[in-house]
Formats: sequence, C-alpha cells, structure tokens
Amino acid sequence: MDASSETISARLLAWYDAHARDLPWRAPPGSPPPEPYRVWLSEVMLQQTTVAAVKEYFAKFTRTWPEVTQLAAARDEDVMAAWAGLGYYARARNLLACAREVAARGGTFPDTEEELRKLPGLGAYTAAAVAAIAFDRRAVVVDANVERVVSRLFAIERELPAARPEIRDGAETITPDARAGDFAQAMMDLGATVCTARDPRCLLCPLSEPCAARAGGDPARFPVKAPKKAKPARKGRAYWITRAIGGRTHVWLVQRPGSGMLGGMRALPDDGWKARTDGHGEAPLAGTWQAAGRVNHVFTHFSLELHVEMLAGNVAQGPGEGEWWPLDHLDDAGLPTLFAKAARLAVAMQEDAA
DNA sequence: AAGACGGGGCC
DNA sequence: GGCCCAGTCTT
Repeated sequence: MDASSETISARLLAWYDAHARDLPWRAPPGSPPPEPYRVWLSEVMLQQTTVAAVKEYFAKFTRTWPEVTQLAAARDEDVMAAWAGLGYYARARNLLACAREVAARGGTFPDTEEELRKLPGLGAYTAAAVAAIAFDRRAVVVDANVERVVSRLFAIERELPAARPEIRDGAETITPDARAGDFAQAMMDLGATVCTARDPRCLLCPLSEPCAARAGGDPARFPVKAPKKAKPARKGRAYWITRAIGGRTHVWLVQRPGSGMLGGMRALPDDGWKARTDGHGEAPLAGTWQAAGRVNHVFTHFSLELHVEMLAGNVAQGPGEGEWWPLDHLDDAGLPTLFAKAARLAVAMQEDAA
C-alpha cells in the first residue's frame, strides 16, 4: 500500500468513525467484533439483497436459534419456512448445511478466509467479509458497493462483469492491514449512503479529492455495465384445493423439489410453469374449477403470469404427495412470495363467496 | 464464461 | 417498465 492508498483508507476510516450505520449484526467502529455466528448469518442473508429486507429475518433467526449449534439442530422445514420471502432459497439450504458443518467442528467457525471459503454458501465475498469483520483478518472484500466505489475512485472504463479483476486489484491496493473489518464495512456504508448508484453525494464524500470519476465530472457513469438480456414471459397455473377437517378449512400444499426454482419450499400445486409458455396445464383433480385471479411476479431471469384456479366443493383426498394445511395458520407454512400472493387471492375469493 | 436463482424498493 | 441490491453454484 503506497502513501496515497494510506490516505484513502485513513480518510475512509475517519469518516466511518463518525458516520457508521447502526445495524443489529454490527459492532460500533473500533470495538471488538460481534460473534462469528451473527456476522456469518447476516452476510449470508445480505447476499443480493438489502439491509432493510434483512433486519426482520435476522431478528427472527437469532431469536429462534441464538447459537449456531441450535440452528444446526433445527428441522430443515422450519428453517426454510423462516427464510420464506427472503428469496434465493439455495442460500437457506446452504446456511443449514454450513451450520451443521460448523456444529460438527464443535460449534466454532474457522478463522481464516481460506478455510471459511470451503464452507457451503461462502463464496469469495462472504469468506472475505467474515474473515475481516469477525476475525479482523486483512481480506479484500468486494461486494456491489465496493465495486461501485472502486470503479469510481479509479474511473474504470472496462464494463462489468469483465472489470471484476481490475476492480479487485484496485480494492486490494487500498485495503489496510489494520481495522480490516471496519474498512470493509466503511466501504459498504459509503456505497450505501454516499457513493450511491444514482445521484452520488460527492460533497459529503471523504474520498472525493482522490476520486477520478469525480474529477471527470460524471461519477454516476461508473461502474460501466454490460447491457442486460431481455426477460422472457411465462404463464402458468396454481391450484387451490380445500377440505374441511374437524370443522376447519385446510388447503393442500406440496413441497417443491430440493433444487431449482423455489427449491425445497412449501407451495401450492401448479402446472409446471417453469417449463411452459402457453399457460395450459392439466388440473390435478377432476371437478369444477373456478378462476380466482392472476398473480404477476418477476423473477431474476423471467416474468410469470400465474393464474390461480379454485376447486369447488370439499375434496376427499389431495392429489399425489402433499399435506392438508389449516387455513387459519397459513402464515406459518412459509410459502414463498409467489404462492403467498396466490393464496391471498384465493382466500379473498372464498370470503367473497361466503 | 454464462446461466440459474427472489424479492422489494426506487424512479 | 427498468435498475438496483453485503453473491453463490452449476454447467
């Protein structure tokens, strides 16, 4: 690290001392790190999502499973249900697999980036972040915030994702040996509150003086990104099947396969919309079906128009594998948002009919 | 190297 | 409607 890089990290850390965000999984600047379990849990939850979305889930998980060994001992379906709505459900499957590996090691997380990287669900970013934040190891932590800050600081013209190695090199040159965790979190806070994607607030930025993009006059131009591919549109159907058991209405839920879209999650039966574009599926039971409405939902690589169909009457037996779930406890089923939306439609339709 | 993989908030 | 976000895994 040369003199100007020292200036950059020193300026950033001084700014962080005064402006760090107060977050549930975080220790204040300059203080001992939080428990590795909490750092790891928050970092996995934060992958590809936002602080606001994670807070409630972090509170629920740490309340339900205060230690990694308790999470390791939890039932898969309880963890998946607790994760429902947060998305990218492979993260929850890897979270549980990782907790169980750590529990098998005696409940202690490895304390080096290299060893952390071998755990399920810990890629380059998360291994570096946990090493830095939980264990104060020097590690080059590069997330979307850091990509934005570094690409502006050095005015990197190469477009993402091809610019990743160049950005990583830039991050490496400014990462200090001391206060690695604070530095990593400072970069993220700067990206989240000052060096924002739209309308960066350069007047408040501790790095505005050395920033090449700022000098160039149009910092928001960075990072340069490759054009996105168009999202295909799909159509499909979901089925709402009910039965009264002991005077309580139950709805038929299935469990989705362990891999693929919404993998391992409880769901309404559907027609396999994943593979369809025409929206013409076979109903799982014979009978009189009634349209309950339509859900529009956008996934990462396609959008879906899901038509919800209700079966009139009281079914004696559900189709295939599944379970009758009491309607008054449907919130506990842990339906992913797509099916939670579909269920809301069906419930509203049933209440109208009643 | 490219694609699969959620969801919500903002403009 | 498009863009963005504390990325990882598979092929």
